[in-house]
Amino acid sequence: MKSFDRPAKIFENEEALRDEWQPNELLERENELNAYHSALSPVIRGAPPKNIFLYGKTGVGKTVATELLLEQLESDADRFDDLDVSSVTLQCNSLNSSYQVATHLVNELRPSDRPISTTGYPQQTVFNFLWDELERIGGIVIIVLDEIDNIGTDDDILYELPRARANGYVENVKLGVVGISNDFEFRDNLSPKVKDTLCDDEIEFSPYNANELQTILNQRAKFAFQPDVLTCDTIPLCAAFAAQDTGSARQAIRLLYKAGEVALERGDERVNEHYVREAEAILRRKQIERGMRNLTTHGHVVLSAVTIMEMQNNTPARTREIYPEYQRMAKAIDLDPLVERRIRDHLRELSLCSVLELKEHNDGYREGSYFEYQLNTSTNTVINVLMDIDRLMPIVSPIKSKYG
DNA sequence: GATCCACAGGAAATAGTGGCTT
DNA sequence: AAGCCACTATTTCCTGTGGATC
Repeated sequence: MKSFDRPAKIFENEEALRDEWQPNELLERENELNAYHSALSPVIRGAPPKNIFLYGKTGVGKTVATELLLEQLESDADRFDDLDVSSVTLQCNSLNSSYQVATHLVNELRPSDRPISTTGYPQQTVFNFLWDELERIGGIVIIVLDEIDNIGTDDDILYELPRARANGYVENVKLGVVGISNDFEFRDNLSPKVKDTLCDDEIEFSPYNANELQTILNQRAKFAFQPDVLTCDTIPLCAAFAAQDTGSARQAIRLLYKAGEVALERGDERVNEHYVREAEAILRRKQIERGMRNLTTHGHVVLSAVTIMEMQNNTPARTREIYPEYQRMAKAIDLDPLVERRIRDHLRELSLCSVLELKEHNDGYREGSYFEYQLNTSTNTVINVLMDIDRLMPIVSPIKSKYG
């Protein structure tokens, strides 16, 4: 067993690079913070809060801005006896209906020893639970729905919440909704009645550019690294990678963190640009591997089919070429093959999580546009991941022994 | 120029699962 | 246990597209 050594000192306080680290100020977002601040300010006067809609990609400061401002607001409100302000935040990450948002909100508000089940009740019952809980809290309650775009077009909850008081469902509580969305189009797809009520104030968070990312990274690096550990091109390169890809501060910070770890592993005392490039490749591969592991069985079989076609140099391949290969493999492991339409969806999902690379063609022979798929990583990486899945053994191990 | 082909993907229907109330 | 309720994954049916074909 390798011992836990303590070689070169690189990190001073690496916690500052973790996702859960909460900075006590938000850099490069003055305009957004000002707008947000004034949208919340009616609350301190005891007025019903406005409904606020934030949108922008992940990692551009929406959630941090909300945490900082609400913390400030609640502590400022404490100074006034006639003000009773509280807030609830719900991550709507994997909640794709109003019903689920409602049940999870109820559970967020209830004492944790008597949660309700997230299925089984009629929708109206769940809403009634929700009104009861909110009424119990009273005062002004700000409800933050993070990543609310996951609920798609089922937006009942966004209609009911802002109107609960007007409709007489609650009396003693004033509700404000803060909706946070990663998806710019989400707002357009809301039903008109929701758009009216929910979108009093809209604040857009744009992606960070490379300069802004550098400012942010510099500030984190001051806490995180020993002095003079970073070479002068390290932070600019991290910033450039992240700015090019998503403009996300989270991505930039993860990259910097990883680069530090790679340097540490090599026993180097400085973090230079080579480690950044290496870290970038590692993170990209990790993301793809994660995508591959989180598939359903059918997804795995589709991936296996593309893999074997790639090894036979038959890629890029289109759906109709992949489908027979998929059918053959599914039967080989005693799985009822799905219809072709469904395979289209699976292939689409695989390219969305960057496991497959997709090429669009508009120059088709006797047809309109169509797609071709191929692997986005080396066949070895894919096979290694697929080998870990027991069910796939009968189809993957022959591939491995034949070509590996 | 109308019609056809083969594809992508939307929409609605269906199957199967599991929790709820009565 | 019966009758609801909602969810996920899937199937079935259908529309739109853009070049090829007649």
